[in-house]
Order: sequence, then C-alpha cells, then structure tokens
Amino acid sequence: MDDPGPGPSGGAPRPPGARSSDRTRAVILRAARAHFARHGYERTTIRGVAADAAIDASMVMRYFGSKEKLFDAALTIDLRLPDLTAVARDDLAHVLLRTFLDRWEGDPADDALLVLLRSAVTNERAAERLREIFAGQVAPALGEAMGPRRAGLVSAQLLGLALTRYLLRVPDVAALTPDEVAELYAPALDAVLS
Amino acid sequence: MDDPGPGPSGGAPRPPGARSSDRTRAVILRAARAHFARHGYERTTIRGVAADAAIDASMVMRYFGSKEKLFDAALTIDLRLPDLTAVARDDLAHVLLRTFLDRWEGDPADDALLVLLRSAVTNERAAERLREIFAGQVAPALGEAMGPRRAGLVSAQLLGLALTRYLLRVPDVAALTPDEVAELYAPALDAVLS
DNA sequence: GTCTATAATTCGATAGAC
DNA sequence: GTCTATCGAATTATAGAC
Repeated sequence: MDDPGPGPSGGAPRPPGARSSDRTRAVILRAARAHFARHGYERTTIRGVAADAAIDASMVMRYFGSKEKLFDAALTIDLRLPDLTAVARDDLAHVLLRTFLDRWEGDPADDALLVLLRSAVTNERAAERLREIFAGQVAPALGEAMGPRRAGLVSAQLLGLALTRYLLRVPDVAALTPDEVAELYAPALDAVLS
Repeated sequence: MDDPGPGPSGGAPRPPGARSSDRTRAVILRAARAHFARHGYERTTIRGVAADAAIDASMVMRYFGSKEKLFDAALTIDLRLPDLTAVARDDLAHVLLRTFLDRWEGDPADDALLVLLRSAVTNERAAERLREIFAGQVAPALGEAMGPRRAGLVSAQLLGLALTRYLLRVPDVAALTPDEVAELYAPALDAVLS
C-alpha cells in the first residue's frame, strides 16, 4: 500500500543475499494489527494477514513462529500516558479525557488499542495483557493519589466510552463530537475522583 | 445437570412416540447461552453445546437449523427495565445502578447479558442486536427526559462497568462489593444526568 | 426423536524446492 | 528470503439407519 522507501540506510542497492527482514516484519505486524483490530483473534487468519501484507502465508509463520506469537507481538502496547501527578486536581478529569480522545482518535492507522480491547473480551490471553497494562501503566499514573477503587472506576468509565463509541458504535455515543464528549463526560469522571 | 422433572403436565408417562421437544429445545438453548457467554460466538462449537446438553450434535441442528440461528435465539433478550419516568430526578442514578446490579448479579445462571455483550464486540450481528436493544429498551426508558446524548453516555458508563467487572474482571473493579459500586459510581451517573 | 457416518470446508503448521 | 505443495485436525452441515 504505502512505500516506506529505501529506508534510513540510504539508496544503495542491497548486497546479494541481503535481508529486508525488518521491513517485512513490520509490514506483517501492521497487517496483523489491522486484522486483529477488526475481527478479533479467532476470526483472524494467517492467510488473511499474509494477503494484506502481499506475502505468502508461510512467511508469517517463519517470522513470528505461530499465530499466538504474532498475537503477542500485536499486543505489545505503550499507552504513552503523561505524568498525571503534576496535574492540578481540578483539571485532572479534563486532562484525562483529552489524553484519551487524542490517543483513540489521533492516528486512524494505529490499531493497537482496538486490538487490545476487542480481543480481550473473548481471549483470556489478551484479557491478561489488558490487566497487566492497567496495573503497570494506568494504575501507577493515576492510582497514587486516589487509591485503587477510584482508579478502577475511572478505567471503567473510559473503557465504557471506548466500547460504545469505537467498538459497538452506538449511534448516540458515536455521533458526539470530541468536544461534546469532553464537555459532557468530564464531570462524570470528576465525580469518581472526588 | 439439573432435573426439570416430569413437567407441568403431570407424572404420567408419555404416550409412545411423544415428543419432549419443548424441553429439549430449552435445554439446548440453556447450554448454548452458557457457551456463547463464556467463549463468544466463534469459539463456541455445536459439538460443545450438544455435549453440555447431553445430546447429539445433529439434534442441535435439527432444532435450530444452523449455528447462526441458534445464536439469534440466544440473543433474544428482555432487559426487564422498570418504568423510570416515575422516578424522582434525584433518585434516578441510584435506582439505575441498583437495577443494573440486580440484573447482572441476580441469577448466576442467567447468561443472557453476558452473551450479548461478549459477542457484540467481535460479531457484527450481535452488535446490531445490542444497538437495537439500546434503541428499543434503554433509550425509551430513560431517554425521554434527558435526550439521546446523555442517555448514550449513561449507557457508556454502565457498559463500562459491566465490561471491567464481569468480562475483563479487572481486579480493582471486580473486588468492589455491590454497595461500594453503588456508593462510588452513583455520583458519576448523576453528573451525566445533570 | 435420536444417533452414526460422512461430505465439504477451512485453518494452522511443516517440508522442501528455488 | 520467498513460495509451492501438502498434511492433519477441527468444524458446520447433511443423508440416512433405527
């Protein structure tokens, strides 16, 4: 689809027998994320991923070993949460919501969050990864100041928003503009943070 | 597993050639809901359902026609929402949350809600059913008084709670007692209803 | 009404040629 | 590094005996 060009190593032709493995690997992973994000783990096929990556199915196996290992690679996610301990208490809900919206609606080609949430509902391995990410990235970022109970319920609110807006596409929720979401939902987050 | 007994028709033995089709159908549907609820649509197999119903796999096909039609039958759900228009505005959040908790934690054998939510995330047919239920049961029950935007966001909050507590089982959310949930989450619902 | 046997696909994974 | 060919397993669905 897109042409990544000759890469940072310059325009010189590769020596005979050279491997373009890094790029091929990235192309496969990108296609895999797109499939996992749209269809979940079980409906995603190695053959389908390979077709999207314009490569043979056996190459996917060669690069990632198995469908499960490919899945693990697709589930490696960095939420890139900012440091929230420095945010004033009164601004926290708003900052949280803006960070959330920026990430979910920022780069349409970034399927990482979609993969994680969609898969976690029917796949125990993905659910475990989601819990790890919550415990390792979300809870530390906002848990210090408010304790695990409120941190958990804030996550429930944000995941509920992602679920209805981006996965289930409930019309009344999906139709809102980002500004409307921020305006209407921030007070709700704030209520849990009290 | 459980013995439904001779049924309301009394203890008399059936005449030769009699059909117990109604009961068989109910047993299959019960087993199907349990499977769909735990594994989602794709991982659920006719063979697995049949085994749990202590019956042959071909009987499931005979009674329901196909896996998809069995799924449709399992997705027929009545939320049994009370009339919320009569509830005082200040009590609405609390009543809503209690109704929600009662339904989700009431009858452990009632897998209907679990089936719907889990399947809807990876199955477009189920997602469509969920949107229909929202539009046909949830929105009318609470939408009149507050408009679609707030009704949508209330649903996002409640589905987020169901997602993290009953499907993903995020420890910090699953560990809360129902009373704690009601106490901590009601103000958040209330904030959206303002 | 219930089960046996099997057809027809589809998929993950492997072996080996080039 | 890439592709062809194929195996073995699992699944939905059907035909037909009892």
